[in-house]
Amino acid sequence: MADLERIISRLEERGHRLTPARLAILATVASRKRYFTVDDISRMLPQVGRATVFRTMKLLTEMDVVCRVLLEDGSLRYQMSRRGHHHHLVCTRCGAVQDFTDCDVSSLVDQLARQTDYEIEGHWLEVYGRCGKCRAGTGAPAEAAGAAAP
Amino acid sequence: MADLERIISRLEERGHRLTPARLAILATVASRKRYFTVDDISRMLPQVGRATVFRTMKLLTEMDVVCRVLLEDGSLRYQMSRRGHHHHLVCTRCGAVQDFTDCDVSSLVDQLARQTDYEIEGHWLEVYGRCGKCRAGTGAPAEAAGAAAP
DNA sequence: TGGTAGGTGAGAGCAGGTATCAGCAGGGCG
DNA sequence: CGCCCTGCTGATACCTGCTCTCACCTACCA
Repeated sequence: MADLERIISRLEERGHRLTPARLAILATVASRKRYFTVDDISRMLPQVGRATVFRTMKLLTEMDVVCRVLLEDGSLRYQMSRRGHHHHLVCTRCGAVQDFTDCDVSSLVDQLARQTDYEIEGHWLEVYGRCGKCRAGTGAPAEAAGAAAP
Repeated sequence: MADLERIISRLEERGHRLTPARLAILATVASRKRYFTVDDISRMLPQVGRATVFRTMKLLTEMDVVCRVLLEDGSLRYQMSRRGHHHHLVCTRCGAVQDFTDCDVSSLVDQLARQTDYEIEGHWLEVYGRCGKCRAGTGAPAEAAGAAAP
């Protein structure tokens, strides 16, 4: 995957070392189709310490390589990220996540700023629903994808 | 506070008992001006068990008496709730929370539904910024309010 | 090739939350 | 009045997600 190479060179640019643990975590993360927990990765890589997975996920989150997905119950998951600010549309049945950026949040934020005299610095928006496949009954349940909600 | 009495009668209507522990938790929660953790309440009521505070907070959350506030780092806090669906505008400096309902999220959601063939079921929106007082330098820091972020 | 800063795994520890369990209390019933 | 049933309680163990510490290792550069 060319994406992987791009990420690796960004790691190098930032002065991070390319260790076997990091490469294994990167490859595993990149292979996941849906959101996942640190524990999912850790279980798939028993030779890598749990702390290392957490450290690497933190690093990748800072680099915008992965992003955090907030589920409806308030728990957090991870998934490969498109770069830059975006939001998630999460299927509550199969766990598929669709990113979106072209949204009206900024106009909403402007409106809020005018109404409240807050200086808006950021926001968090996640949208939940059922994807087309799941509505048609052909979507894989979250369990089968290994990305189950708790 | 008349609010407290209304909540108490709603508890009774639902067949819940009015125990000293519940009344103490309710009074403490109602007295908080900003968001708080379960631990804050637990420390203010050492005579009430931690598990009881968690149980009562869960009950109050289900009853829409309190709601959960998502902080920028993904951690959850609680605060007294206005009833019904609403969002939070959180001051990142002093922890003040302003509710808002009159937002354009529904039009955004409609737009998303059209674009993606998801059937939208819900969403989570939190907005972060600095309130007027904090920008003017007169806002109380979160610490002083006993509602500090970690 | 060797030195070293950065990375590692193991394991302890912490925060937030749930499960379990024996005991208490208050309301209904005989 | 006394009994029982049910809901509630505090204590405590446990769980999950995550961070910290520490001694050891190693990728990378001179």
